[in-house]
Amino acid sequence: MNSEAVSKKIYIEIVKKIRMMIDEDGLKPGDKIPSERELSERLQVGRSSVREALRAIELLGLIETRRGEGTFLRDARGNQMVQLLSTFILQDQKAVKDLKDTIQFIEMDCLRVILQRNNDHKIAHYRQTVEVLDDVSDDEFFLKMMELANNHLLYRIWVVLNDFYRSVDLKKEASSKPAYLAVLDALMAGEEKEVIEKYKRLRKLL
Amino acid sequence: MNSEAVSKKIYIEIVKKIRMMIDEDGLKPGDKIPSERELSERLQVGRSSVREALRAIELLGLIETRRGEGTFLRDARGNQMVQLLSTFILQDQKAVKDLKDTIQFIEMDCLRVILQRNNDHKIAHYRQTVEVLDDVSDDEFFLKMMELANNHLLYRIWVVLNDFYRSVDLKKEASSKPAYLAVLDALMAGEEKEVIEKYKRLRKLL
DNA sequence: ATCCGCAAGTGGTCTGACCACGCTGTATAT
DNA sequence: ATATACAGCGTGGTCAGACCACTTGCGGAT
Repeated sequence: MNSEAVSKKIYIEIVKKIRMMIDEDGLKPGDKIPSERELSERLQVGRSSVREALRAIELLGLIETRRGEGTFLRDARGNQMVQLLSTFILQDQKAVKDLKDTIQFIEMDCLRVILQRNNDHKIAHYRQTVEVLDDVSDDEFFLKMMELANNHLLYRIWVVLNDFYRSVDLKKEASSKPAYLAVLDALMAGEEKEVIEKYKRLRKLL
Repeated sequence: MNSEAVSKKIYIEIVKKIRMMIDEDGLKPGDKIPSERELSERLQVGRSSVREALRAIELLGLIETRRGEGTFLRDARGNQMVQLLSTFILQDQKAVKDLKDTIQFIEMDCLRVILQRNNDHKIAHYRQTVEVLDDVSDDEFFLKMMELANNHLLYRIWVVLNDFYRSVDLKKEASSKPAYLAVLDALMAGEEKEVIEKYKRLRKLL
């Protein structure tokens, strides 16, 4: 009933139509979508209804609007969503601990997935890259791990949680290069137990 | 720059003020928030700007508005958000597999957390509850596991992903009661390896 | 070639009007 | 005393129109 009521709202219909339009036109992040006035005309709805729809998906981080320029598609990396959700959800200190724990679980899951992927050559290749670095960026390291895992959803969850972690302005400790290399070596050895142990050492959980 | 521009938008400021208002008034899910016209007056902004803000957080699933009745706070279970995000993010069949895999990872993580909690008595208590059931609801079972884990973020991620899974209308297989009981027994035994093995049998991954 | 002004198109905010719905209180009928 | 109907009020929903601020592109002047 309630969800039916919501789905009957014009702004929801507009969001759906915008979505279809993006699909049909094959728009990619960075591309411009039709202007408010054009959407209003095309969809035969009021401009303020169009604006309501656009505001909604802008807050989701799906588009961005720039005065005088237009409305652009963006990666579905909801930094605004993260910020706003944080104020509703993250309301106590315990949640910060949960956040940290959860990020670590996602990271360990990611490593387990990599083990299943059997792509030693890619890991080895990345190891060479890491070896010549002076410092290893923790974010870049795990971004690469997410890529190697090839599970888009884990990647997305990790990005959202990580951005969130950043937004509550908690400084994440960087670890030493040998610790990152140890994780990569364990991945290539293929032993899950070893991988998790090295990860825990990286995160100083042991 | 872009995020600065966004944060300067009136509707974003309105969202923030609504958030603060909810906090200060101690509003809970189900409670009514001030009407559009009242918010417009109180915040000294146009009603359409208020509506833009409300539309945005309604789409996030944080509030719901009912014509003739008002605007109500709801659990931050973004079913609409899930639906809409799905059309932007879940665009291929591989993602469905990722979704399933990720839910399973979250569930295993949850079980690992429970192992750390050392609450055998609660597990035992729940086991008694399960034993007298004819059928075990998979959702209820894992909802209970999430509760026992006491990690609100894992719980939230699981709920969102699970709702999402449901929304793409994939039927999740229910398992037999002995399988659920086996997981609970392994939890009480305290052996992580055993727990994960039983879980995998439950999910028919072995 | 460069600079500047202007026009056009964009988004941002607002006011006001009107409609549809739901709730509540009151009047009326039984 | 009770049930029903209706009016009023407050709510959300949609829209038109006005006006402002910003960006970009183009044409003309230097």
